[in-house]
Amino acid sequence: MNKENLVRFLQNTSLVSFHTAVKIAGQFHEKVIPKNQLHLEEDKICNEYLFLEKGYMRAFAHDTEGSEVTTNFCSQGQMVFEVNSFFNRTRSKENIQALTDCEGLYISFEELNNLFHTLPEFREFGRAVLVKGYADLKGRMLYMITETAEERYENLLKTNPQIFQFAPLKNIASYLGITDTSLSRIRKEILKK
Amino acid sequence: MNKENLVRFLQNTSLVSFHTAVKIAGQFHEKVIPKNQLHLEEDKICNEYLFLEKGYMRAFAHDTEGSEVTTNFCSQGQMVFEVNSFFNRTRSKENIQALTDCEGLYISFEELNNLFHTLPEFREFGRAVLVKGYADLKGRMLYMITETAEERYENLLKTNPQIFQFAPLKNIASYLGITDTSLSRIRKEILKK
DNA sequence: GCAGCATCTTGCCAAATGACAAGAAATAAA
DNA sequence: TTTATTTCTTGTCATTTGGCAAGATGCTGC
Repeated sequence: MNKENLVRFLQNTSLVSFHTAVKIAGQFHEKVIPKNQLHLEEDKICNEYLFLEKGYMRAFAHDTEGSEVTTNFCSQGQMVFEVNSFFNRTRSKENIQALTDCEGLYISFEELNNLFHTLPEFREFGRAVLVKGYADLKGRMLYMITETAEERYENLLKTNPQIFQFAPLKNIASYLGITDTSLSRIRKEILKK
Repeated sequence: MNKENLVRFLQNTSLVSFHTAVKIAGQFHEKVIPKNQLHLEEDKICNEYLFLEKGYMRAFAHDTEGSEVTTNFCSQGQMVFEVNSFFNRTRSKENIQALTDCEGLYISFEELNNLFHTLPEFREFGRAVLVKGYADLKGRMLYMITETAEERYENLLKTNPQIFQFAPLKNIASYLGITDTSLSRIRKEILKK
């Protein structure tokens, strides 16, 4: 594995020049995460700003009764980290788990700050990552409020079909805010059409 | 109106020294927003990074059928702006409206970037604002998925009681992801206890 | 292969919520 | 004040969703 994909990803934001992208990528370390392994464990401080090069992951938290709720799915070509824990150095309330064998490139909080300090272009990139994460979440929130479970399901199927190959339906159900039973019924209804 | 509150707010983050806080606040412009007026209008580019000094506001979007959905309530002492529109210079999908007569202090995107460029402490502050916004939204999303409408209502009542003085119940209902009819019934149920 | 476990579906019933419409109450406007 | 408008509540009924339990299917490890 080399760092071409990360360089390309940095460049594609139009915020980082090729030269700088190479310099940034040079600071990242390789990491392999086998299927089912936790990349980030609840109650620990997230210290890896990870570019997911290959594979799929999910983030999940526990609700007040202790059951798992999948809060996010991560696909290859995305930055994967727990924003709050990473930047505020607080214990994560979430776990991040590999749904498939994964490969990625990461830097620590300290390394990221050094890069932020010396490379304004990387700062811009970092901001863009945060803003995109925020915008995605906001879009999902609006969707959650205004659309039915069936519409949310069909939308996910359309926008993120790969996930259905790798994540069990109960993960997808909790991500959509319903039980696996309801999801099963919704799938049945859709088949009828 | 002077800028004491903003200086205090900047300092309270523990990211900005008093001296720098004064320097930063000096760049902000005063703004008054009468009750019901839009501070940000849909389809325009948000260009005001606003510290809300007095009053209460709400953000709202339109769903696919065109009905209003309240996406956020803003209280005095918070930064108020539409993250995606402001940082990406894109048309806002949201409106921000004064629920009461409001007073605030703002800078433009260009002014903010100049400050970011010259004052690392303000960059840290800016990052913290983004991270907090993200964390809040994530908490609400989890709450939305795992708690019942009644629990969400009672939680809002506990954590943000002032809003009930200023926002009509239909705004609160859509914020909670239910209809005003359902909210009315939930309130009735709670009275019985 | 076989046992054991997780996943997915289905049936039954209760509870929560929505859609629609009408009426009461509060607020704003004339 | 009177009128008009918005807000809030209530009633009726249909739909969605959940809780629970049982069965079917599929995967994993021995």
